[in-house]
Amino acid sequence: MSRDRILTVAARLFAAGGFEATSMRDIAGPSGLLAGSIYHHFHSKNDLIQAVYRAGVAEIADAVDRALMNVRGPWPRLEAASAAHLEALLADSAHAAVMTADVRRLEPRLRRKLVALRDGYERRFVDLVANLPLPPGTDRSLWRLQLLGALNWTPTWYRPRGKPPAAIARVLVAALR
Amino acid sequence: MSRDRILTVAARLFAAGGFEATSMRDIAGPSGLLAGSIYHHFHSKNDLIQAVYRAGVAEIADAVDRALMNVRGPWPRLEAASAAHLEALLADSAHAAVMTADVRRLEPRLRRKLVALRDGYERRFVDLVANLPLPPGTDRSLWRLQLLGALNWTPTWYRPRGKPPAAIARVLVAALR
DNA sequence: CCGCTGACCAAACAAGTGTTTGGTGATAGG
DNA sequence: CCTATCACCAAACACTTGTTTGGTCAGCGG
Repeated sequence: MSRDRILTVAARLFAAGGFEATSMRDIAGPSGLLAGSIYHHFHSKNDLIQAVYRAGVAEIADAVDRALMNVRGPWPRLEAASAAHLEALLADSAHAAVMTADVRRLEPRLRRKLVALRDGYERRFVDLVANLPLPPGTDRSLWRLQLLGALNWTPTWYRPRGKPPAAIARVLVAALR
Repeated sequence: MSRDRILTVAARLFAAGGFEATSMRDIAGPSGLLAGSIYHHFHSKNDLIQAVYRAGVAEIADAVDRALMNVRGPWPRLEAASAAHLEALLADSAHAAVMTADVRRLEPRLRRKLVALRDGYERRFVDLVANLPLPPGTDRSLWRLQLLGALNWTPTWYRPRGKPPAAIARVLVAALR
């Protein structure tokens, strides 16, 4: 289905260039369509953005949930989740990469929906961090933001030549241990 | 001088919305000008982007260098540099915030210049991390990317209500120690 | 074979983009 | 006072933006 192609192409372009900088024609070309034809599948650009973001969150959430099955112990669980998170983010034709796009300039209604989606996903990490045996007095919220920040910043510098994503994730978690 | 106003306004808008999503008219309005008048001070939008970025790098580099004067010991020095880095990034009307804007969609010639500017600045952190007594076998490059990633991601979630930037930076460094 | 539906194209819309052009008024030097 | 320079405006330039409209064409149920 070409609806899926639109979603995939849009995810990659949104992640690479941001929402506003990516035009409907930019998306239509590699999808094998003209710009107007996208409106057969989505009401508007905002609607497309929301669909892409929803697909991205679903994809990364599924990956993390699958990775967590049958893993016991707070630290191994956080490691597994981080590895899955990073693999989903850095995979080439993934929808999940859209989650690193900047959301601040979007219309408030849309932005709130996307933030809610992302927060729903990140609640997994809230729970994982809550179960960690950290020194008393640790600001667990800041601790989680630190980990997710380091993970989400990787697309800026990651090159497929180096360490594989899962290994990177494991090092990042280990450094905080 | 209104050239400075343009630089400051552009820095804030570029940081908040990215380069392509910010129009010359967006910048001109709050600067008290019309769009065409910007061209009395800068040849082109790309020229303006470069000037803003250069000012941002200079500002944050100065802040870090000042913070490092008279601080001894590898860990205190890294803490001082990180605190200065984060304060410069999160200060409201700062040029430095532009460094968190995405650079990937810009014309290659311009992008290379900006990346070179940023790399020149970040060499400070390469040196600071090189002097750290870390466990043998530590990937210091990845270690630095982890710290800078966590720091540079803060604009996504920072709200002026909470911990002050310097305190945040200190916690982030301490967690990696 | 008819008619219908879904998927798509071609072309246009108003609005917004970066940039250029020519002109205006204030200010300062000779 | 004249002239030059600076900083800027007003309007237009060609082009791109998201979106709409009307039509075309393949495939398919009856």
